[in-house]
Amino acid sequence: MGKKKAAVTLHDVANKTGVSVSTVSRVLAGKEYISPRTRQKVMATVAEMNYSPNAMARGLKSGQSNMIALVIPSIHNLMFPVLTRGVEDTARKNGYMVILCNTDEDTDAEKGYITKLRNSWVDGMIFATMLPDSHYIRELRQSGFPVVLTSRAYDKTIDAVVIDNVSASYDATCYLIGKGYRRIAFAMGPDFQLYEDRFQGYCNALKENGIPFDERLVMHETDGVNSFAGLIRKMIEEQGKPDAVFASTDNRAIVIMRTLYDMGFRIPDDIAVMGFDNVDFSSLVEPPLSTVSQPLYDIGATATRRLIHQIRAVRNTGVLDPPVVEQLETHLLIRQST
Amino acid sequence: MGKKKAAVTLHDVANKTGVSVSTVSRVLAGKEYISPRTRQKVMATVAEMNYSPNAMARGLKSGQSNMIALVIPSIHNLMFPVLTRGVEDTARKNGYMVILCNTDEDTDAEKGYITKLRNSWVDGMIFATMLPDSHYIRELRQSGFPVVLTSRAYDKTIDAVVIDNVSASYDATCYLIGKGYRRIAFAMGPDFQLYEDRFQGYCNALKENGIPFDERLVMHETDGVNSFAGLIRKMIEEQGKPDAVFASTDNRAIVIMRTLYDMGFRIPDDIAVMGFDNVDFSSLVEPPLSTVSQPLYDIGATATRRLIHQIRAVRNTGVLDPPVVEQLETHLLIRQST
DNA sequence: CTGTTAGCGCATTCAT
DNA sequence: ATGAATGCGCTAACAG
Repeated sequence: MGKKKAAVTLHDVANKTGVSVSTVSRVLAGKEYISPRTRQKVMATVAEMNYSPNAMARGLKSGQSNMIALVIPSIHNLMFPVLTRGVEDTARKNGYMVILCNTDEDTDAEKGYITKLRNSWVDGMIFATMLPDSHYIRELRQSGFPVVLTSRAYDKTIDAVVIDNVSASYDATCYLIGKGYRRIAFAMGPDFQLYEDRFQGYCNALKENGIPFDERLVMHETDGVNSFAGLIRKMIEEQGKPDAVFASTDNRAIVIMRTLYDMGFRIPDDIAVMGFDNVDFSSLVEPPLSTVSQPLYDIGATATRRLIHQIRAVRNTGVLDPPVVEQLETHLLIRQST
Repeated sequence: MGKKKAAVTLHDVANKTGVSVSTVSRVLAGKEYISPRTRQKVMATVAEMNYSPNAMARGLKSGQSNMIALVIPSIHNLMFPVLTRGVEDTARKNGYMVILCNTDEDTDAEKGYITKLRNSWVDGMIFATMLPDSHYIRELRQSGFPVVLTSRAYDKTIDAVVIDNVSASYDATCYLIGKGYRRIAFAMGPDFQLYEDRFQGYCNALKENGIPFDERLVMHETDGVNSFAGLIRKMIEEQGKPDAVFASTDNRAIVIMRTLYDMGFRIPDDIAVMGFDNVDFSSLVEPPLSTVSQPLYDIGATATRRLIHQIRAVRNTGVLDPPVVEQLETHLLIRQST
């Protein structure tokens, strides 16, 4: 069989310069106690031979890869491109690269990534998935591996960056009620804590304002976001039109808006619509969507900073710092759909 | 200083089982000539100790990392989440992981990734950026490193997966003309070949249909997508309204649609709008956007397959296969904005 | 200031 | 069928 063209190594550079490998290594590491002349000569050959260090050898030696993994449901979901930029920008600024892992919210896929990556491809992992409690993630953390969660906080035993879904959702619902809407439908997501919380906030607001909760006004996603096209249609046919719809994500809100539009309703005149997330596109739809703005980029950036902090803690002290759950602020963004 | 908790190594497993490291290595590699009993014992300790191989040691030894890099302008641009899934799914199916690199179309950033990654973090790279000819990428390829381009083909000396922008754009413009639109504005992008091609197709269609080209009907992006809000406004104030607008990307089309809407125009009754790309959201805006559909997922998947093919070629024969430029089909997707 | 050496964890060749 | 020994490319400890 053939073999790959051998890359130039430290050894080659040393030979050519007429010094030892360790000298070259020192020069490259910017160590002191190197004579200017030697340094200069080495730098010259390095440039001449176009040498660049073998990262895997370096990693094997140092036990660090300077890579982190970002585990998300799917980059296809509009929440994540923004969060991902927050992660990547922060990582790069600190000398880390990021490996992207799409799980489609599949527990086995998540587990697969963990077992594959923990053993030294990556120095730490960020989980932005919404899966319920995962044994593997706890175990990772317990074994001293840096892990940061977003979108879920477990029980504060793991570092996390979150928002207060219950109160954000409560505020949004109160706003709708304040505008005079009474029959407020809710578009529920799959069975994740995240959506339970948003639903809870909605219920709390209803109760505090003396509005009876009506189970028939909550739509449960059956088969992906698009199922809401059918759900809202069915609800209106059976229950009559609601005054407003509060969707647990912008994606759901937008699908609902389109359907409402197709059915001939005007927004917000006939029915108001409120979203959650403030995904990029929410300002571009017609009418621009009122929503709960979540600092997606910042969540990514904060999670990454925390992760890198923990990576350094492990390197320096041998153990992880105690976990911290950081809560970031959301705010109600009123545009024209309410 | 402290030290990281040592991971369990082949050595540990060997010791505990009472065999040599090479035996353990063989068992794990599924080699033959191992007594069933030994195999069994080894497997037991592996499971018991929760051993997993150190990827960097393995990589150092084998010269392969089983990672590839995907270089894109920004995951934030709606073209790329879909393309990225195509890449990631295909990569994973073949045992590769992907490192995501956002360059914001900055040549230095691109160069930085190249120098950092080529030396053995990744086995190959996909460039989905639109930057003009890059010396570094050619050099990569020439040095025998697997590279695949999308969105640009250079001169067929590098593997690429592309679409025919000129003719796709030509077809779209002809469609508009066929519908009776005469004053067709064009929303031009930055100075990349890609947009030149789309512009060329637009010009060709005009000429073939005997419609004089009017420079004042082409808008040039000044400062990001949002600049088209001002540009379309200004154009209409100065030149009167066009019959239709053909935007070089969906993003631009959508910003323009919003502005038109705000100005009180109805789409497509007053002004038709045509996009390019068929980004996810184009079906969700109001009215759903007519556009040139580009097989984004497939572009990513095809590029990845080709890249992996080349990686294997290098491993087996020592050299890259001759470059292939694959052209994928686009089609006109007529929705309600025209 | 610089060279020699050992060893990171693994796969593999050579013995046995 | 299995063990011992070597080396992938690099860094760091130890000698000068």
